[in-house]
Amino acid sequence: MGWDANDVALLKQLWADGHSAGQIAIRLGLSRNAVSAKLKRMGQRRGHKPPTANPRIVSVPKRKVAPSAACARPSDKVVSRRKPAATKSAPMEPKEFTKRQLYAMLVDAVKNTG
DNA sequence: CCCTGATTCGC
DNA sequence: GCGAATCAGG
Repeated sequence: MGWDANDVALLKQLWADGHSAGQIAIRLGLSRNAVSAKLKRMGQRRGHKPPTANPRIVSVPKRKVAPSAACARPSDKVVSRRKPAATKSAPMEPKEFTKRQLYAMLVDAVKNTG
């Protein structure tokens, strides 16, 4: 999984555009974890939780703790959450086309790459 | 229950 | 550096 220029561009664009890590992740075909991790590596983040909220668990480097069976969390890698509603031939631009411009260069980058 | 993002760990 | 696992909150 190599993060290409368009990948990063799309990621940054969508992220800055206000999209969520999950949406971008699904759009790129990754998990939101990868997106969030990548964003963190970039230095980009949308402060949702302060880094000094809590010191996590101590005295145990193993993140795979063994909680109660009732609190077990199976891996759910389902990638089919929000489905984009199919729009008609009618244009939908209630706002300016600033988004369009950004998206245009994005799709252009994708086209060039693809 | 679903979702969100942030951080840590193994490769 | 990447991705997954995990935690923490709304």
